[in-house]
Amino acid sequence: MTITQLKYVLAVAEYKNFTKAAEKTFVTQPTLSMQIQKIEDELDILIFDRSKKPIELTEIGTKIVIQAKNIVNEANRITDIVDQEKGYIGGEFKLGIIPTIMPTLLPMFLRNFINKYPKVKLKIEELNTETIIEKLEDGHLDAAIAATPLQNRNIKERPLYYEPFIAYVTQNHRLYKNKTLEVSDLDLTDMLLLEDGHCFRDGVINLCKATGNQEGDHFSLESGSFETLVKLANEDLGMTLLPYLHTIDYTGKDLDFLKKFKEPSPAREVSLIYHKSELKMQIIEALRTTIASVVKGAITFQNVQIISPINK
Amino acid sequence: MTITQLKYVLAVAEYKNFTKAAEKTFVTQPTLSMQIQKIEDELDILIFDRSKKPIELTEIGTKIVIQAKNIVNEANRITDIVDQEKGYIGGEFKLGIIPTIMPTLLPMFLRNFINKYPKVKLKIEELNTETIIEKLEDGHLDAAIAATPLQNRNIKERPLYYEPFIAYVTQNHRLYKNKTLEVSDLDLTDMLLLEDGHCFRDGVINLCKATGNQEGDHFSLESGSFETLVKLANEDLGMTLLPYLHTIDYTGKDLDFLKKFKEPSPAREVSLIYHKSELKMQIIEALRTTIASVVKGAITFQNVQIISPINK
DNA sequence: TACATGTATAGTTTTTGCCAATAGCTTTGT
DNA sequence: ACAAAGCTATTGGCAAAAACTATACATGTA
Repeated sequence: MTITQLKYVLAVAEYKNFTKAAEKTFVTQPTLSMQIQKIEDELDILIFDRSKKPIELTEIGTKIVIQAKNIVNEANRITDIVDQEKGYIGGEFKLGIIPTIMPTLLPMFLRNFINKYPKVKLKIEELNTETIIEKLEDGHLDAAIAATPLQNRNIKERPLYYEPFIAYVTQNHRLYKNKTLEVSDLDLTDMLLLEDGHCFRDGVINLCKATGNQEGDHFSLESGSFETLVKLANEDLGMTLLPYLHTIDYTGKDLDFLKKFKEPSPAREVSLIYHKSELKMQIIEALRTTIASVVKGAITFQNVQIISPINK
Repeated sequence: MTITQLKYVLAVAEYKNFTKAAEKTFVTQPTLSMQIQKIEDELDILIFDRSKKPIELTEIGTKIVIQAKNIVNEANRITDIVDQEKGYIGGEFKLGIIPTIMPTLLPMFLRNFINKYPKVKLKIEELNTETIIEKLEDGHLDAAIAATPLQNRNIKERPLYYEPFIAYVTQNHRLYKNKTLEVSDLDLTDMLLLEDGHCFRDGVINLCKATGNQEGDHFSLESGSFETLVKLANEDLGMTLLPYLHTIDYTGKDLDFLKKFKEPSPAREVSLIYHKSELKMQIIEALRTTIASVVKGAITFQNVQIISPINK
């Protein structure tokens, strides 16, 4: 049994198709067929049920794939250890970021990071939390930035900062006169929300629910960007909540529409998350310190109340 | 990088000698030299410092060996998973047993076990706790039976039974008149002890110390077997404590010399212990159930107080 | 200096991993 | 129903790699 064979098994298990798996592993399909037959012979079992279309894992094959992932992960970590020892920070690194963090945080640290670690080939993808978790679990992402806590035992979290929720309330709204808001002022029925799939939406819903303001059949205009929500609010279609970093560029009269919450302000915890196997840990650590240093200047809130991003 | 290469690295790391490692891995020494050079080239580091005699691990080599052990262990577990799935219980299995448990427990379950699992080639070694821990950690033992808790985070424990301490007190001893004993009656100064290295000795010392009876410079006749201790006690050189199973064959007037403790009786916890990697778990489980079933008839004590076997 | 001990290198054989070509088996579409 | 398409298995050949034997080289020791 070789590590290569295990990688082939993982590829076939992933694509459920020898031909595609062969492409992805840069060998020909017969090679895969033979090598997988070989490991099946050696273990004297069938890993794949080839009678089904597409191919399925046998019962024992499922267990073997889980273990094979362990082995391949542990094996990959050898180069990791060597890199770390050599102080080498480089190679391809796939980072996922959720949409509500991407536009504000990425510009803050990206230039900084690529200057400091020019050998790291960063591949950044905008993905929602759900997809990020999947891709972290199957190794298609090395790390991600998302709202936490996620309570997923395969994923480790290193908090980067706590980002308060800021309300955007226009002149004609009942809350406009308030200097600061309390969570209990919120009402889900006049709250403009991001569309489904954004964890920030779930956070806002959790926040409102927590105060007992259950939604009625509130009108449901939902959008994919804060920009739209703000414009809708300007049309007096309701109020909305923004993450703090989305508000720091506001100037002039718009500033009057921004309302902070009384401390402890509701906030989302933004973390660097990664698989528990801790592969490429030295790059993850480099990312974390870079982000932490640029964020320290922008975010100084301490006394906050963390709102769960999970849609319960 | 292949699993085979990693195994070679582990062999050389263990024997600090290419020639011996080659024998143990059933290849020739040049094969080892070349394969190890190859993995060193691939990682672009030196794992071994060949200038030292005997060979030493480099700093990074040490880390690589640790990781290599992980990988090889995880890889070995593949066959384990397959065996378990097939319901196959067999192969070589190395079991360590401490001297004070060996003679009483082994006869109780051995015949039973080899009848039930004829395909398991049991290799049993009598070893003290310290050696057992070392050998479990480096994989030279698959499991062992010893007194617990050991508080070693690499080793898992499955308690088998709780074996009370029984006092052996002859006619002329101050405690002979007592029907049952209390721990506070004990005095380390007239206690006959096993020689150093036996954890039962440490257990007895812990027990006596717990009651505040500190030892003076008690006379130090120490032996390697309970048989000697009993004979010394018969010569009025002191009393001794025996594990319960060592007393069940006593008959006649000797029975008068055996004194139980008041409940909760001090006892040792006897466990099946194994490495946390849980290799060969199905055989370990087979052993555990076999032993548990034969022991249930002999040991029925519930209300006991567990004495630590660790020499603090 | 000669010998013992241990690792590296050279040259050769054997094994194995891979590819191209193609056979064989289902599924799909007309 | 039959051809085409989509997949996997098999075959035969080649090149790389891993093993072996023999021997060179390095280092410490009598």
